Amino acid sequence: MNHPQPGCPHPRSLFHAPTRYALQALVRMPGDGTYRLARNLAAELGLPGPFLAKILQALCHAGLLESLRGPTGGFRLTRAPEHITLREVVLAMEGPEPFEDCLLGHAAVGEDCHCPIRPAWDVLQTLLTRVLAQTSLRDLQAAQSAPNRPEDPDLAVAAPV
Amino acid sequence: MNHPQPGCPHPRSLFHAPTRYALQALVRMPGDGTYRLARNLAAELGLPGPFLAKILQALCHAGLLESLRGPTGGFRLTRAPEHITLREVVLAMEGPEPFEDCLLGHAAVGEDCHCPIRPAWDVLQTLLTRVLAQTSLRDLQAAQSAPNRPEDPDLAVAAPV
DNA sequence: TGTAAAACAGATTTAAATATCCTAAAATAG
DNA sequence: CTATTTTAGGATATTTAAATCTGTTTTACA
Repeated sequence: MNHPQPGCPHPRSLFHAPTRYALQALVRMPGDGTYRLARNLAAELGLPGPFLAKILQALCHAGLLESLRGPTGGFRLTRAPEHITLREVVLAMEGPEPFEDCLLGHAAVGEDCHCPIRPAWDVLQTLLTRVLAQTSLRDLQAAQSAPNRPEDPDLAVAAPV
Repeated sequence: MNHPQPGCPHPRSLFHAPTRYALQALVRMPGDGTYRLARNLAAELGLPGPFLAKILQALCHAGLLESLRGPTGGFRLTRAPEHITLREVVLAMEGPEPFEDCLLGHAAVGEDCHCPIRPAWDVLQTLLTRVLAQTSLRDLQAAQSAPNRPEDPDLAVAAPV
């Protein structure tokens, strides 16, 4: 048996569930000025409708979506998908501090800890942030149609294990 | 307001709470053959005693600790701290798949997804795993006494932002 | 022996994340 | 202007992780 009594069943995602849903929803938003229905989108994603609606609302408040009520209404992007980065989406959903400063829980956010993996963690956070900032919704959309994997040159340097 | 209605308050740690507690506890285990009390250790960490006891039990099952009951009893390391890596601890507490394969939730564990940040995420996972495998409990202990930060040469390559 | 101190193991409780429901407000179409 | 369709937003329910509690077993020592 590998799992201890106190919890720890599933592998943990780096982001909260609503953040992942937000990304999946935004990728499927029309690029033209058309409005899309929350209910419609929820069905495609296999998500509970009213729950997705909440997330779309949050994205409206963050300025990434705009909404229209009534018939012919729905949600649409405020900008073209190539001008919305994953970083913006994550910031909107997770807040300005997406992850803990110390992997081991040594220090609160903003504080300083001195464990030896701290500098490595800082570097990883920086790399991840950069990748998120360099990837747009358009890139995600393109990847869905053509399943190729363009390797990131920045990261290729460190790749050989 | 940045936080959406459906959840998302705190910055999320990459590991579950019990995993972080396990690391904090192991670092404070005596290196000689002495047994240490769970209650005692819990007090030092500011953790609920019986909860920490569960975690120590799990570490016993994983073979990282051994226990002795009765008076003069407690817990001790099965190996010298320089021969226990953080990776072993994380595997023991989180299971063989510490994090999701796809950051955006596109694919289940083991499956394949094609989003453009996938290769970057794979690289980051590899780097993190390597750092955890290269860092021992002894390193953590040393860092606590002498708060210096020896930069990891592997990661320094990718550092300049 | 018998008593006290400790880990052990299961059940239970609390809190947080996730998901659902329900009524109101806005916009369109007839 | 009324009925219908949609988002808005608060309240509530469900699920999962985190923490606590209760009693049992083992060990040392008097």
